[in-house]
Amino acid sequence: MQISNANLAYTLFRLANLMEISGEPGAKVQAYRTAAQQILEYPEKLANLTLTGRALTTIKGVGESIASQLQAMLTDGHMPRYEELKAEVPEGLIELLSIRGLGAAKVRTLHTALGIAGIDDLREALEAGRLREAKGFTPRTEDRIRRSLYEFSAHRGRTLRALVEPTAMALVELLEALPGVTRAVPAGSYRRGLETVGTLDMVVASDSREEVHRALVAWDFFFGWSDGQPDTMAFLTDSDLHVAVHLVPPGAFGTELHRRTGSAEYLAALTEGLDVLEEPLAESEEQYCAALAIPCLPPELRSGVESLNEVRISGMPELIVVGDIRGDLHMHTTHTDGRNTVEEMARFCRERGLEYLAITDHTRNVRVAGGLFPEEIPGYLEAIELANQRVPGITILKGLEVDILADGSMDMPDEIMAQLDVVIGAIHSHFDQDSEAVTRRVLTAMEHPLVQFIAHPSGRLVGSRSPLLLDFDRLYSAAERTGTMFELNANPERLDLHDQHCRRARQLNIPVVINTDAHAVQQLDNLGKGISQARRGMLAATDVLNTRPLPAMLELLQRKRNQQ
DNA sequence: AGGCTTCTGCCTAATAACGGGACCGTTAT
Repeated sequence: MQISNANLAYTLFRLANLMEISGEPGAKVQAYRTAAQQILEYPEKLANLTLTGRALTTIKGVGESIASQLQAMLTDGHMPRYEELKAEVPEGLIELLSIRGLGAAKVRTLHTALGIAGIDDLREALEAGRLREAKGFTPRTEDRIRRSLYEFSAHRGRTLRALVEPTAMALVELLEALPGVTRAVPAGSYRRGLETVGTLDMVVASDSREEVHRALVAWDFFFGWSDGQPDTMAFLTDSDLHVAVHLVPPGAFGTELHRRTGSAEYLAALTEGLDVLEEPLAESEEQYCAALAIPCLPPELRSGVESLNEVRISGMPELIVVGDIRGDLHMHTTHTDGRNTVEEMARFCRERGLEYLAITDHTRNVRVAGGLFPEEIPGYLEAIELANQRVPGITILKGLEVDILADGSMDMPDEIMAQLDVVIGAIHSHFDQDSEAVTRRVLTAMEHPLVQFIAHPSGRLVGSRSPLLLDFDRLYSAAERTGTMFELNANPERLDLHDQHCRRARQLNIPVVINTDAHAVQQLDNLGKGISQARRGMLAATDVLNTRPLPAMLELLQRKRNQQ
């Protein structure tokens, strides 16, 4: 079996974490992360590279030292430096790095001063109020950590759904290619489109257990059976993902798929009061639901009971699909922290069949991103104009993602914002404001006549950064009054608006804008992730701004300005 | 540690907020 690039890359990422904790210089750690990222994106298998006699150092970011670690792993499956440090560094310390407010230095302090060696220790110390005993930790630091810990715990041990997707697709392909397999479909929280997945459940229709078993063991990404119980067909992939394959005879596929899609809470509510002593065996979900005379909701609506009640009252919704989107109104280019030019972004969008896109680079407040200063805007707009002429067949709109500063003012003069087609307001700093301050901050931006929608409104990052303490009821009122809209950001780490806020927006008739926030052409394909989230939020195509043709979309976008 | 050039030595995403001790390290965006 050949080691995959992903496996090599993730080992380097893990090694970088270990090095950081053990106090290696930041630049060195960074070098390992850069190399890992390059390998992740490398078009060819590294294993092939060495087989054909080419040096690993031809990869950007890989020098002698990292190449020798990689070579060792390719040869005998182990990376010496990694194994070494892994034995030295307490395992739990790595997990602590993903808590916001804790870097390597602070983690070391916690370990030496308070004996904290993992998340559970951290939680205990926090609850006992002991954290402030360590140097560099104040009640304020505690607050920060407490909030981050809360978000972390909600997704602990789970993987971003977007990272599971390639594995899920590959498994479907692998299994459906087997002569004895008629269907292979991912179920569970993956199918329900949740932000993160714990175990990837696969429902497979086949009478040949032996065949499936053999195929899994021979699979490139197979690492080993979990729990030493091959009968459950539960295994680990080489990137540490838990997979459970549920094998059923084709005649019971629908029944099993429905059951394994869940959620438990949904299934309980669905069959409540029903006499289901014996489950009907059905080939498809539709047949299964029909046999029991129960509604067959789209999987994205099966995570709770809320949608079930709504569907029972107002009927089955027609949820949005990817093909409904006609334009992407939030993306970055080489003018700030994007990796591709305006023209490249536009060509890619055109290939994907979009009718329009907006280039919306950062403003100066976002320093790391090289945010634009007002005096740079004329050149920026010219570049967009030029690209617009050079890429026929799609319309490129001029926009900016303007920072909402701490006091609610916008990070760009009105005269400049007035020249744009798309003005997005977004928060990238001062995430720790109290509820009143941050709510008023966003309200102020929404009241601004030139701000058309708010990007990633809650500011949460899945599993690491808690949402801003926003009072959404007040934001909805402002949206209704001013015509300001909310974005559903399709970046897999954001997925923000959250589902419950999508529902509310829909009820109040506030259009949602679904955008990728792409920083590279490949990320333009993230639209689907946003759509999954929108479907969980029960949005139909008509609830979304950018499903409209350009003129209708622009009209809604301009509504605020015309009101002035 | 790697990349680039100066082929030995310098820079690595720029800057603000915070906390401890009055300038500097840590962390985040």
